[in-house]
Amino acid sequence: MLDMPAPPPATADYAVVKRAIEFISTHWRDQPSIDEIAEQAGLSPSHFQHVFKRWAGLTPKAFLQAITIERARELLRDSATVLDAAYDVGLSGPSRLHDLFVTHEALTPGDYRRDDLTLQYGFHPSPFGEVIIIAAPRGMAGLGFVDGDREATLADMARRWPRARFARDDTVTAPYARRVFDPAFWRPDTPLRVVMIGTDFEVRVWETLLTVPMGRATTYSDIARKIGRPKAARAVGAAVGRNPISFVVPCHRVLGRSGGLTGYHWGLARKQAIIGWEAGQVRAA
DNA sequence: AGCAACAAATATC
DNA sequence: GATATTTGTTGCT
Repeated sequence: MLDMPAPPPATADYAVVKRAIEFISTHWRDQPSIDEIAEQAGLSPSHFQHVFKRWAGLTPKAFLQAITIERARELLRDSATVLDAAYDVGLSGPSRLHDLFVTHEALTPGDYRRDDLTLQYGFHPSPFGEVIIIAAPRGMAGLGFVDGDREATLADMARRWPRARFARDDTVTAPYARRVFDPAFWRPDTPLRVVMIGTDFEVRVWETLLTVPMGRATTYSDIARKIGRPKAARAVGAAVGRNPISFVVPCHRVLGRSGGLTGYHWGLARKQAIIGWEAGQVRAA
């Protein structure tokens, strides 16, 4: 896959962007200028602008705009109706917002325990740093971000399927990596197959997440209401956090009721990065 | 027991 | 008054 004419992975750009976002999220109070941010990221202002724009599809200023609390509140304003509308539209007909189309099947822990399941995994570049992808026989089962150590990341993922056997094979997972992170592959006629392994409650939460369009957001309590457990917001939070197929199942589009980012298993900076990147993709579409 | 929550109550400026 | 901080409740693993 190294000789494949794929679009530039932008992984190197992400390192710069990540540093910038971390700086911004700790210094937003003193309204840092682009020059200051560029300096923190270790690049000249003009080079920084260029790298950033290439990665995000947005200028740093527009990106900042896209990840403020105010903007988050805007996204949330009619998040409840977003969930309702998504079910009505379904996968038929062109939706206004392009997104990754997905078909899924659910498996309870008991189901997959029956067969001696072997999961294949591989490591690939992405716009948000290196990812690990887990493939089950019937579709994609997991996606996680590598922060530093591949071993630790694999262990983190493997913990979710304690009975499964793991075998590395990057050639199996490479096609998933390509189509997940390249919007050109996001077409309803070639949906991505995913396998969700979890309890009934978890799977219902993850299914609901799949109906939140790119560039939009929802809240833990809205999801709770949507699945008919209006008081289970906290349990929803736990289930969202246990989502094994991050990015594909958009757990990064779940915010606190007041627009706060709350948590992200793979780091809040990365959550912000994905939200901002998606804002850029939506604008491009 | 432990959570990636939330709303209402209370304290603080 | 507007905003922090605390407290009680909540459902699922």
